[in-house]
Amino acid sequence: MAKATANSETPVTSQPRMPTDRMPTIRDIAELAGVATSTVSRALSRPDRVNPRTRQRIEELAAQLNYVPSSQARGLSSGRTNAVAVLVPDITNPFYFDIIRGTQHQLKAAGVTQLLVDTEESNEMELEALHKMRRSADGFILAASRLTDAQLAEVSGTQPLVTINRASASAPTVVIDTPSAIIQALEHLSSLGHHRVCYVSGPPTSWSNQARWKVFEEDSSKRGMETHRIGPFVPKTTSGAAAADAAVRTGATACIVFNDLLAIGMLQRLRERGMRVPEDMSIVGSDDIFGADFCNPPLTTIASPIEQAGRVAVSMLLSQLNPTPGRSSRKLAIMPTHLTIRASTGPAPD
Amino acid sequence: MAKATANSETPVTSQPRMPTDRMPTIRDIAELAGVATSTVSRALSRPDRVNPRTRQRIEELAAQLNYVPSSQARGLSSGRTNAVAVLVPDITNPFYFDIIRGTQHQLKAAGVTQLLVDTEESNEMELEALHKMRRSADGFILAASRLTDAQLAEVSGTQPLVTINRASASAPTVVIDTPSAIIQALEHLSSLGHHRVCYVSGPPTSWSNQARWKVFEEDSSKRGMETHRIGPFVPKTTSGAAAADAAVRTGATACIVFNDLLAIGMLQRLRERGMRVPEDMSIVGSDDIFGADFCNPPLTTIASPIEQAGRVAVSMLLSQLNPTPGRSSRKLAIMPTHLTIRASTGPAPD
DNA sequence: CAACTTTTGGCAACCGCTTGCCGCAATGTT
DNA sequence: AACATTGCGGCAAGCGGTTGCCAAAAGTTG
Repeated sequence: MAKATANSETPVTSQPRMPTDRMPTIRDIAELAGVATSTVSRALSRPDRVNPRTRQRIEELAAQLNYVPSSQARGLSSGRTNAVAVLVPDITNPFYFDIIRGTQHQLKAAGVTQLLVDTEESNEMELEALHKMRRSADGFILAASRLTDAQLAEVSGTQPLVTINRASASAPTVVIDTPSAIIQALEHLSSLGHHRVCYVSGPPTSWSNQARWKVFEEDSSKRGMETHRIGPFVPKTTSGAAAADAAVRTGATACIVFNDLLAIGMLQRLRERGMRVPEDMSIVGSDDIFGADFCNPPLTTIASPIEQAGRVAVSMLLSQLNPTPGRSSRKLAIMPTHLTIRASTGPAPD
Repeated sequence: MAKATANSETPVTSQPRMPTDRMPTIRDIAELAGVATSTVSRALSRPDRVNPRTRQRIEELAAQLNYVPSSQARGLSSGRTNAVAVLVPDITNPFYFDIIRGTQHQLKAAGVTQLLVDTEESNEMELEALHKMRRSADGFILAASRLTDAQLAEVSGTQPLVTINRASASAPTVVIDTPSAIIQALEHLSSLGHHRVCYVSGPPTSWSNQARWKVFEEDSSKRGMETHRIGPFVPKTTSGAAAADAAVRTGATACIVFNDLLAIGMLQRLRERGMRVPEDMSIVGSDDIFGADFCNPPLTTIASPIEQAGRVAVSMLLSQLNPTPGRSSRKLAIMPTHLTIRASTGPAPD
């Protein structure tokens, strides 16, 4: 004769409850609902493959159990991770923060997880991340990639990716059209009477740095201006001092600077040296980052829709990942820019 | 009799090569090495469980095939994801940039993936993220959580988490000790002859806002100062205008502001209104974010080791996830702060 | 009412890796 | 020489889902 009770037994309650220690799985739901796990799976992901009544029952149960599918398990069988990695050269730089903000926003909207990676301006780290994360991300967004053309081509052959501010024949790209705005900036300086201008360059490996210089050189000489170039400088405020000193030395009366960070650093140094901006020297930055409007003096800069660039990059990547049969996805997006004039530019001295 | 050849067959080559279309798995390596998959698995993750020679062979093969383990599969069987989610209320805010930078840094060092989530200052979004990501993260870092005490307690019962700038009895916490620095700031203002001071408050749901106000009120009245409080304001530069106007109206000669963002906004507005800082009004910010040193005038502020707070939070979380038998992990870290005096504070008017 | 089509749900084989358990061989112990 | 240890590697059962294939059930049609 069996003992009537055992403490380990719990009477069946009307409200189904899972063991609190373990996360509910598809199987728990299946048992409770009296169906197979496959049915639960389908009810949850391909709703029309299952009878509305069964489905509802399953959905209720799932909600009751607080069920959350394991993205790991799901990824394992489906082969997708539902995550996108965003690689930036310097997480410290406000410019990239705007990019991150943009990608984050758009990825979230698409229900995709963002994996953020700081490659520390290093070609090697970038490659390594690209390699190591192959399995954990469905695609990559490379902001201002430091990869060589060959590397980029190779990688983009293997895995979906889109670049930001790095033209490439092999991968879809979104570029911020700062170069064209440089013409506007030169026009602006020219109209203020400047004849000696200087380009303050950033990282030599930066594609956009090269692009900007090229346009600068062409257009300034076309205008008959005396053209200088200094650098390269690390694009941080701390390099601004060296840049400012070098700029002064060229005798130029106006500078167009690789980015706002550097420009702001220059502003500080120039003030220290007792030079007035814009009376003695005009400064044009680039990117219109956070801070460009409240530094002293507020910075005239080439305003870029940075955040939007991030969003567009995500769209391009996603449409590459889930191709719509008819439409082929876009390969290039050019984000327009414009000159935002603040107080750091003024008439040329004397 | 079997056909002698079939096109699908490839002669065995001396150099092992995998089908280019599929990612190499542990199984491919096992086959090539003539061992069982379990051996490969062990060779790669528990090196001393396997003969050095076998291990080396496997490692070479792995390198040759460019093998990268699938974190998904690994997580599925091990039950861990090797990822940590970092929840911030506003990815736009430089303060959180610094936190993110800190966590990112430390997580990367530990080989853990960072999942970044913007909860948009919303209690609900925060809860939802916490819920949805239960399965995809091993732990959570909540920066300036907007959760109620009850919610926080409940969540922290279920999953490992550490909060930043949000005291909690239930979860490990790292707080930045801005409140105590408020005393320094008041001392500073007092020594400059200010008698009428105003606290410009931030989000009412922010724990640190409450903490700051409490100290401000106590200490300023202890000093016999006339104490004002305005707000709450959304902690963005754009709210600075309203804050500045309200502050002027109180008749206070100095403000301590919830954060630098708001303070910078106030600086701008005061200038617009023709008020001089610090001659007519002194401003003390909080956090020493990017930009506090180059705004106009440079902001006196309560400097916080924000990035370090992020790093410490990660350490605390990780030691919670991989507990060292002997040592119990720390439950509270208080980050010291200090007053950084720049140009936005000066002697009280007349 | 039989023959046929469409739903609906179950079975079972994965996805790639981990791990408890076991067996075999080599080494160490009396 | 017989026996106990230890080191190394294999077997196989998962982890939590997805999905192709099939069969039962339900709905259609002449």
